[in-house]
Amino acid sequence: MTIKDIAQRSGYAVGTVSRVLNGHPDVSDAARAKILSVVADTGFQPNDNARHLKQRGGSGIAVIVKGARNLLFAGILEEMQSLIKSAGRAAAVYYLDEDDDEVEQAVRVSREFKPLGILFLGGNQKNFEERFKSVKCPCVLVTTRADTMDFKNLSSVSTDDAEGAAQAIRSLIAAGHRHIGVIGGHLCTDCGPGAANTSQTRLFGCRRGFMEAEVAFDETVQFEAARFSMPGGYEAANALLDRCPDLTALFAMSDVMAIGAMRAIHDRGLRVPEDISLMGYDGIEQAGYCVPRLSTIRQRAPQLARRGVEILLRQASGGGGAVHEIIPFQLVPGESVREVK
Amino acid sequence: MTIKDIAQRSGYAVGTVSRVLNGHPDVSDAARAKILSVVADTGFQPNDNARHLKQRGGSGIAVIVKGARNLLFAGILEEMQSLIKSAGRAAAVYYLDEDDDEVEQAVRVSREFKPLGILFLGGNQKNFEERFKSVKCPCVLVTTRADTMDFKNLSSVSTDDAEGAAQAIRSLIAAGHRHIGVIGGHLCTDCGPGAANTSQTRLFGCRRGFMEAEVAFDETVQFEAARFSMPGGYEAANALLDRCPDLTALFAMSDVMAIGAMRAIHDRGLRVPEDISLMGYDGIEQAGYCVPRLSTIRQRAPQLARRGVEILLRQASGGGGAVHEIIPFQLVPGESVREVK
DNA sequence: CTGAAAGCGCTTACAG
DNA sequence: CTGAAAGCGCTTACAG
Repeated sequence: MTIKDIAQRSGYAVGTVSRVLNGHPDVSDAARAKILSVVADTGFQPNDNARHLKQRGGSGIAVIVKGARNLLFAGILEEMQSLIKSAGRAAAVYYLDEDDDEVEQAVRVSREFKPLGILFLGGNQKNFEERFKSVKCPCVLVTTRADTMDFKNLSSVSTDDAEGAAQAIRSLIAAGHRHIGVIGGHLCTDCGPGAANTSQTRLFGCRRGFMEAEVAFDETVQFEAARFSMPGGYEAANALLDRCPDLTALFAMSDVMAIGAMRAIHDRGLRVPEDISLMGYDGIEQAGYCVPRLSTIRQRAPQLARRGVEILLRQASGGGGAVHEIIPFQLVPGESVREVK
Repeated sequence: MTIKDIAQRSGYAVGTVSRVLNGHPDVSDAARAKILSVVADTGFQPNDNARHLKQRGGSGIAVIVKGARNLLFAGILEEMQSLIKSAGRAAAVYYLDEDDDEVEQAVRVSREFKPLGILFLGGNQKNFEERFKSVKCPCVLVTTRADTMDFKNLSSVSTDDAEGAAQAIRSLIAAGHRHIGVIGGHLCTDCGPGAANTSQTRLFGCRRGFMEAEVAFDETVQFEAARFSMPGGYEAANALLDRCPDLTALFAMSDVMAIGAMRAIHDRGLRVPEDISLMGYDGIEQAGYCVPRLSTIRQRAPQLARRGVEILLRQASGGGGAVHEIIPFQLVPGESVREVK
């Protein structure tokens, strides 16, 4: 079943069928009605390969998600999909592994899907710097800043990660903690100072929090790098607690790591928060279902999604240069932090 | 940059370039070397739209995943991807919403991606019955049985859901529980007896467990339907506990629901397992990180993945009719069930 | 408003 | 082993 069959059965030419299918205005009502009825009868669906092969500017929005298991991204994506839909556009979602190159994917997608614009959920500055110049459609990087890169078609919507981490540390210090361990992602050692990754930015914020309060923070022993996963958090917490038995609080740079850390603390015969206080980052749904409920720095998924889509849509309809927005985070108190002394 | 450019720069015709790109054997070493070097120099990537438009039988494996947030599927998928890769094949993953039609997607995918075969992670019998006849390549449905449908190109690898649920109930009864609540998915009311969905099958198993042990189970009050999510489990647990204050144990048909239930129990001022014992289903990673660790019926993701891929690959190389395998589940004792009296 | 035709970038018989 | 050519199923100027 192809467009040719529809043409035959409806008595119109393939060109006219194509126009109807794509909602072009210059078609008579009679033709439209007839063709649409044949399409409905046959259940015809156009072949997207053929469509994209020839089509110049598409009308869909591509969303490139770095990490299918990233729960923060899953929450943002859900919002985005409904927003894109209610804007009358189609969304095509591409999931990548965390260490795949999202910009390479974007190049491929712009060539083959020809989207109106691309939303990135997560991204690595280095990839953008190396390859982004060949993608020409408007793009928005969500959850990661892009203001230092200065591409005119790359906007960003993100949270102030440094300040979020600083707040996490401040809140633990305000609760009386003086010996705090930090669990983060692996740092990107070969990046220049501008091309910091998320973990580095948050670690930078931690330092600021400690320094302002004049609380000691010896990174070589109080910081542990791990993967952004439950096992990662589990092992990192154990390493920190082995190394520094006097810690009374842990800050994990993601809720998922914090959940792993929580289990590690219990497995050592300690309790959260009675013995060790714990603070996460992200504010995923799951944080609210932990026992005890996890205190965390929430990135506001709905706002990140909404502004991301709005900015992209505006740029796509010719709306000026790149913009870089910061969405305020939210410190969500749970049950995992205890006031000491 | 197209195949034409590569032809020009290499001095060969486009047909030859195409043959090299697709690994056909009937090409001289000289031609292959020259063309490959030009491809490497230019970083050329063929356009998949054009490729799939013309290609007859593709060589990739499509995986259709029902529910991007389903953690059991995420685990199975990861395994599958590495198995497919090490079999020298490319995997194309398509994520669907839980209530999207996976068979409609399969029809589209076979038309446009032309895979060697399709793996389904999750699926609804009704969809298969209505539309599967138009997909012609070998397929394997994973985690759901397909033996009652009798398509010659549809195999299945699954867990005995009825028996798994029965075991969950038996183990709670063996621990001394006599008043047990069950949290399941919504039942498919308009399905025939053959076209049972997962929740119905597991509920059937629950009944068997109760009946064998001659323990009362009044479904109208001891069963509560919910979405397969943490909030779903949370609300269902509250409803059950409101209705039947004498319950001493809860069985949730998924770990995610069980985690929601765990939080609900705590919010009522009760403890797991001291006041209420809790049993989940699936055996996702997360179950092992709960506090207390969740007792659960584990579906063996690695085996489901491995057999699914093996069967598909065998069928794809002409290996006989459909097969239907059952992978044994595993009762994983955690810390969420207590022996009573 | 509609049709006939070119062409998107590939693959694949068909010759040689 | 290689080339020239047809064609996959659409979209899109170009005429009319």
